[in-house]
Amino acid sequence: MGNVPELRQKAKEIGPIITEIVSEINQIPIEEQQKEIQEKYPELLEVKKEKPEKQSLLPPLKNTEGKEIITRFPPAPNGYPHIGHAKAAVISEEYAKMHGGKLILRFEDTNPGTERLEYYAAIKVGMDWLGIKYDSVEHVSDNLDVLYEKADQIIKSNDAYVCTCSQDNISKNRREMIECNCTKQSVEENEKLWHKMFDEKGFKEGQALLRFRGNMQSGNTTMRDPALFRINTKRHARQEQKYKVWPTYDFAGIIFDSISKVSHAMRSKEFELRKELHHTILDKLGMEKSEFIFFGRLDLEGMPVSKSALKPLIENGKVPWYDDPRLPTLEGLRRRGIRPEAVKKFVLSLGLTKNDTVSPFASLEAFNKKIIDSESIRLHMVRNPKEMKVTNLPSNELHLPNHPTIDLGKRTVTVNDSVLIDGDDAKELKKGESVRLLGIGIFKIVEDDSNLTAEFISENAENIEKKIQWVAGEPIKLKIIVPDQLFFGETFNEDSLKEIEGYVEQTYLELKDGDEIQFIRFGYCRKESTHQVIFTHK
RNA sequence: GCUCCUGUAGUGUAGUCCGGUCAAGCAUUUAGGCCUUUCACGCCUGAGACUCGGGUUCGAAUCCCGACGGGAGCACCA
Repeated sequence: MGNVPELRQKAKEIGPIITEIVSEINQIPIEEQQKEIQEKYPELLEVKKEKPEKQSLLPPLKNTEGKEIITRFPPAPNGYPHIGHAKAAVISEEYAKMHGGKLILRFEDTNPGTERLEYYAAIKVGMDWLGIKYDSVEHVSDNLDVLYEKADQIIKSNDAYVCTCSQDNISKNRREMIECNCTKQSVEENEKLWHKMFDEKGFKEGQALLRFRGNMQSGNTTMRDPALFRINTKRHARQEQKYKVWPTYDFAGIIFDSISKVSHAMRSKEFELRKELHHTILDKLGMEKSEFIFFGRLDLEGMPVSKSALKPLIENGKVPWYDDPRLPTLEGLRRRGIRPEAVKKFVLSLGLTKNDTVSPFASLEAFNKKIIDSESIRLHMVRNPKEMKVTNLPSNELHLPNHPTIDLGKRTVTVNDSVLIDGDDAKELKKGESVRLLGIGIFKIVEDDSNLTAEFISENAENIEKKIQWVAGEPIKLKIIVPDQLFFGETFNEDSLKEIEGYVEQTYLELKDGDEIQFIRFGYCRKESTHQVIFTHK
């Protein structure tokens, strides 16, 4: 009916007929059905060629005709980058790449006192780690003069005015949709007051504000004459005391988008209400508007992402620093052993939705596991080591593969009269039963408990259920840091960072710091130092 | 409170604009099996969803209305 619209008129009559025919056909055995189709309508059986693999997980961009696609990632350098930043950056980069366009890294650093040089640096480090290549870097604070010019323009056209009301008053008026007397000033008066904002001896911080003439009666609260510039005399991380009057996000962001010819601007959903405002301002200035695309917040279950959630944890000493492996900061993820490619795939798998997503860490883990599995050397590690004597060994020198299916080389291990096995495994071993010591062969337990002894039986055997790892020689004592969820619901998990003691074979020393390892039957870990690893995930 | 956004399996999404091929796809999770010198990876099979109530229509996940749930904004932060 989709194909033959005329039939829709008669849908009521056709319905029963179809039902009847279908049930008739279903009476016929499937083999005969196939045969008949084969004879009469062979084209139906042709397997349709798979559609070409989707280029990207992201929906196609709108309004791309005749434009160079330019996107931008605009962080405020007031904190360490986290997975939420990664989402914005990855999406912006992906769209630029899809269209052979450009990506701009723009620091929105217009709030002196909150920016710090280390944050600028950390954001760049984060981008590099993620492998996100930007074509240019902008600092809003380098270009305030352009914004001042635009301000002059908008004052001249009487679309902005200087307001000298108190903050409380402004806020109250906004709620009550009342205009203050400042709106009645003439353009000349506004210009004079505007200059007074810049004057050393003029207005002080908090005394005056350039406001956009929006609409105090608007249902959209962002339209109620928002601040465009304010005075901030705090020292700026890059500009120091050079400027006194600073633009707000509502002014700086969109003007930069416009000047830099950003074609598509992706921002998180909380800015959606400001679209009307931003379009109105650009219209008043006669400037080009970019396409806005909004997406929902990304949170990881039990891992605080927002600055306001993160900061108290650090300040109260609940978490030592921003690179803690329990945190969803890029540095935390890196230390934990999460790969940047996994972060990218994960972020793209979430799609461009306006839903707020709270993803379990396991989703990220799944992407990561697939990446690290083929690169991770397998090593034996035991906890609560228990000595087990081994007798009748065919050889004292063993060559163990570093990976079960991929050639990552072999390592040589020397075993003499005994090995160390995991304490938990030792408890399970009873006299008379067989066990496989991974990499050696099948052993029979001839003595259990305190005098645990195993005798080599054969290289191989069927149906040996127990397979255990072991360590020989002088193992390396290791501190294994195991991160867990920081919060369960609202409750801080006091036990979120456990430390386990483990003993690992000597080969560990040959690995580089940062290498990913899989301790057989334990999980993936990232080497931090000679005596410390961080548990990545199972 | 007002305004806006949003609601598909346990979780995350595709599909919604342009109603029929969606008895709903994918991934993760989970159950079972296979593979295996790991409880890894890989492979196979299964389980599991359109928030609710009305309406329009021959036909609604899709359109309309209402309810309910979640989020955001109401900053001289971004």
